[in-house]
Amino acid sequence: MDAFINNLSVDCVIFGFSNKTLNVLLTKRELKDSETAEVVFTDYTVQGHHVYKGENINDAASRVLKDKTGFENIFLEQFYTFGETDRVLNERDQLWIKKKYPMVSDHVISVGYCSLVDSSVLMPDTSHQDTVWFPIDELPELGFDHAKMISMALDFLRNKLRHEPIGFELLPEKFTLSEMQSLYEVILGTKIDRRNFSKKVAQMKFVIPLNEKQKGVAHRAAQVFIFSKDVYERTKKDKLILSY
Amino acid sequence: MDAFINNLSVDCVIFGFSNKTLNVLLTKRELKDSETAEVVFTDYTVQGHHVYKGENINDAASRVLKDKTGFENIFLEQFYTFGETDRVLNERDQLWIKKKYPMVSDHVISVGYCSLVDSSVLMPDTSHQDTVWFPIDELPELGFDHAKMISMALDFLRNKLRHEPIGFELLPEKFTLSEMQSLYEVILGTKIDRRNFSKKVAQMKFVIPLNEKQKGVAHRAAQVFIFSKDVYERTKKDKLILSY
DNA sequence: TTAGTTATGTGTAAAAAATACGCAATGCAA
DNA sequence: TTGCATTGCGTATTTTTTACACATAACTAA
Repeated sequence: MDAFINNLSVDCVIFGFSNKTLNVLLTKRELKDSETAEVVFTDYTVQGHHVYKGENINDAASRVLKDKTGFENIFLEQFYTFGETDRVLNERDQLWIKKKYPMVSDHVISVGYCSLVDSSVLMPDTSHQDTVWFPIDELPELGFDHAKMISMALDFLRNKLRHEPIGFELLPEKFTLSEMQSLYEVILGTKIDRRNFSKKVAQMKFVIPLNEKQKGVAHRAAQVFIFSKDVYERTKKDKLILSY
Repeated sequence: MDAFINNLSVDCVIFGFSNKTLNVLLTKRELKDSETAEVVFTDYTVQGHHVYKGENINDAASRVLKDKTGFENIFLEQFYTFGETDRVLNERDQLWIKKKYPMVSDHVISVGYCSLVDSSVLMPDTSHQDTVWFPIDELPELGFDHAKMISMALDFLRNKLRHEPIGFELLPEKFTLSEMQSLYEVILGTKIDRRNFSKKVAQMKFVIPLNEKQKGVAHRAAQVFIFSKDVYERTKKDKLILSY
């Protein structure tokens, strides 16, 4: 085992989207008594790991993402660094750390990352049975300061979506306007008029209609679109917005 | 001296505004040869310090701010964490560290903070003779990765200003519309029409006109305003913005 | 075959916001 | 008292946002 830095970790809040709900990928944390094998507690955490010596923190985040989901080169951005002195000091977290990671420091700084994947895609690596998608509004009990972490990641995502076309990482490669609209509604927490949304998207040059229709639905088939990051990069420009 | 964590520091990019220019507070770094006393190199860095054991990182940033400027309880926000493995490895930085801080790690993680002060106010603590304001577009040679750090802090500031009324931390308590407009222009990097800006500000309930005029100017005296954070907090509300 | 159901595609009108200017008023200075 | 620089107020035009109507396509069930 490589040596890791005992006071520095990365945590990835991984968002997914399927069936009109926004999900977070969590890992079960179950502490059993060494002697009786009785379950002391069960809760969940986001995907995290300590940073190895000589490892860039961004690389550490990529590593965690790959280990837990198999995905590489997808949306992954730092959103906040958590450095409260008491963030791993509550009872359960201490029990957990002392048993599983006795060498880590009592003051762990965690760099929080936000990642986006299409959660309708099965996870390539099925060895992680305790890794589960939870809808964002039905989260289980969470360890460490991860409830706050997820909440801040969601704020980050929401703000980002208002200004950059990042949501497409959460959609399948080919998607319909309705799917895109559902995603925007669930992230931004608003209802959007379907017809106005359609016009808005028509202005986005980087959302490209295909000569192809939706299949297997019990109603009129919708047109499918793809997102082009290239077109976005080429056409984006700044604007003066002062919105309060 | 308290023990500090040898691989963790905070860096504060402190912005000021005066005479229609945006400034950054930098500290001179001058390394002299131990024997000949000859100057090996001179450059500048932003305000930083290692985090002490048992210290919250946000508190460490407040401490740095207070030490270097005397200010407390002013705008101070985390904007990015720098964790490249090579960020303190260039020749000059290594010379500096080996001489001044031989105990620090070769892989230092720095949490970057952005702070805003009214730089027309003299610095209360005058013991820091090597601490100087530089206009943002006339920066000197910078140590570590601080050029990138300042650039990212400015981006952060620019984005933030588009959506939140943070600029007022950079203005005197009482200010005119022109001063406010200059500030917005210099941060956002755009020219704004004076009359339209005036109408925009009139909609901001938290920019409150006083029954008072500017004094000592060689032209028509302008009305003075104050910013009320309270009013802002009470009146702010979210909007759906999709601007690409 | 046909009526029913559901979601899609297109359009138009009104309201709100952003933009582009014109011009008079103020206060000091020459 | 005239000129200069800047402030304060106003209006017309364009662009963007918002609200809402109706016909169409594709499948399902009778």
